[in-house]
Amino acid sequence: MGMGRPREFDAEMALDQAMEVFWRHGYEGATIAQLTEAMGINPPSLYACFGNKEGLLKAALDRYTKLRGVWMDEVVAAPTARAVAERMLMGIADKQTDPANPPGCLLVQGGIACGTGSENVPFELAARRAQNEDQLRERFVRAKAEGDLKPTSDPAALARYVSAVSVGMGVMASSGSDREALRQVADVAVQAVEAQSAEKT
Amino acid sequence: MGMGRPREFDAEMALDQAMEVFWRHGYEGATIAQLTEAMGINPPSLYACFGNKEGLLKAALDRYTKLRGVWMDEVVAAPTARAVAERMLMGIADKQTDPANPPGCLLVQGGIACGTGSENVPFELAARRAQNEDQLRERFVRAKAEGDLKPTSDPAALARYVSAVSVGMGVMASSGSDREALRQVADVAVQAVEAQSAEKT
DNA sequence: CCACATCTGTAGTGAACACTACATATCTGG
DNA sequence: CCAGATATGTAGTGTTCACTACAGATGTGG
Repeated sequence: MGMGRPREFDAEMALDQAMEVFWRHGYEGATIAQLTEAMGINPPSLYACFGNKEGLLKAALDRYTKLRGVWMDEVVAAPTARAVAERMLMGIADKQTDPANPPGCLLVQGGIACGTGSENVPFELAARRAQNEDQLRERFVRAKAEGDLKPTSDPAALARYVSAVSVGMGVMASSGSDREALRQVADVAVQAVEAQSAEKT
Repeated sequence: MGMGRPREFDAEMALDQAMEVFWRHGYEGATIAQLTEAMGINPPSLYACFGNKEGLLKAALDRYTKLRGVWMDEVVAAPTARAVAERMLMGIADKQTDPANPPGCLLVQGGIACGTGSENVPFELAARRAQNEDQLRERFVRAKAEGDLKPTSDPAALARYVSAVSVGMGVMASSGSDREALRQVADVAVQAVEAQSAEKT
């Protein structure tokens, strides 16, 4: 029994192109025609490889969060809660205005509200954003245990806050705010984390 | 010459229903069938009154921002920059989790990314969000002039920051965060504004 | 070289979409 | 009561959508 004709395209490179289309137009705004053209394949190849449009989105999200996860590891490796917040928010200011990518964040652009039949998409995106928030929360829990954050501070609230600011910056970026504007937001936002930090001794 | 048959529905009540559909499903996710059913009218009445789907959205946005404008006036009437931020963000925490409305903010849920033919929608929403930001900035400029904010503070950056947090909270609300979670975010966020406030004398 | 398995390109499928033609109904002004 | 004007309900219009049937191409194992 043979193994069949081999695939003629690179799945990861195709995913990168699909990711950009979803990023720019959102899940519902992206059409199969746009996706296949960007990926350089025909619809049957797409469906054979990813199942359907939502499967392609999930694969693109997997790839996105995998790349992003590497960076998040660097973020939480910062020495203090304040440094974590600064590294995260300043990094986001830069990443979300990087001309190499569409503006904003795929986890927001992908779809905040969707129509009937795609109700699952916003949940999917929210779940991935929640993963980042969890990682931040764990880091802030540690910061509190280490005495880096005040004993009265709430690590979960801080993580939610940083996550919320990140999302807000993503929307700003996608609607035309430039890097400098985002950095100013990040700069102000970090001060709230600083206010929760223990005094320097 | 006669004046023609009078309209049988109330345009504002119909708009309220349309607003809720856009709010819940976004511009692209909302269908004319859903809109007409919610509004209690048939498609020809919709098109005669609002032109097309995008015209209906703009009319709904006008109504939304008009209602919201009343509240924003109360927000900027708070005595200090810190109080403005607190009233705004705490109010948003409550409004965006009010079960009387869909969760989140129409200016975000309406559409952050859209497909070909609706590229104008995200711009339209961004422009309305910018109006709020302008109002905040003017208020913070005044706060700085009054010595309420530090001489080193940047009112424009502060306004952008509060606006960004508001948007982030809207996304959180639409993805299931409850009122308490949003209030915690607001509470942390206010501390950044406080850090820019002059010392109490 | 053959049986089999998988991929690829062409060319569609039915369904859902935004939008509208048209006949009818209901008003005002004369 | 009639003419003109505008609204309404029915029943569609063409287009675009996600998705697929099918035939041919290209590989592997025997």
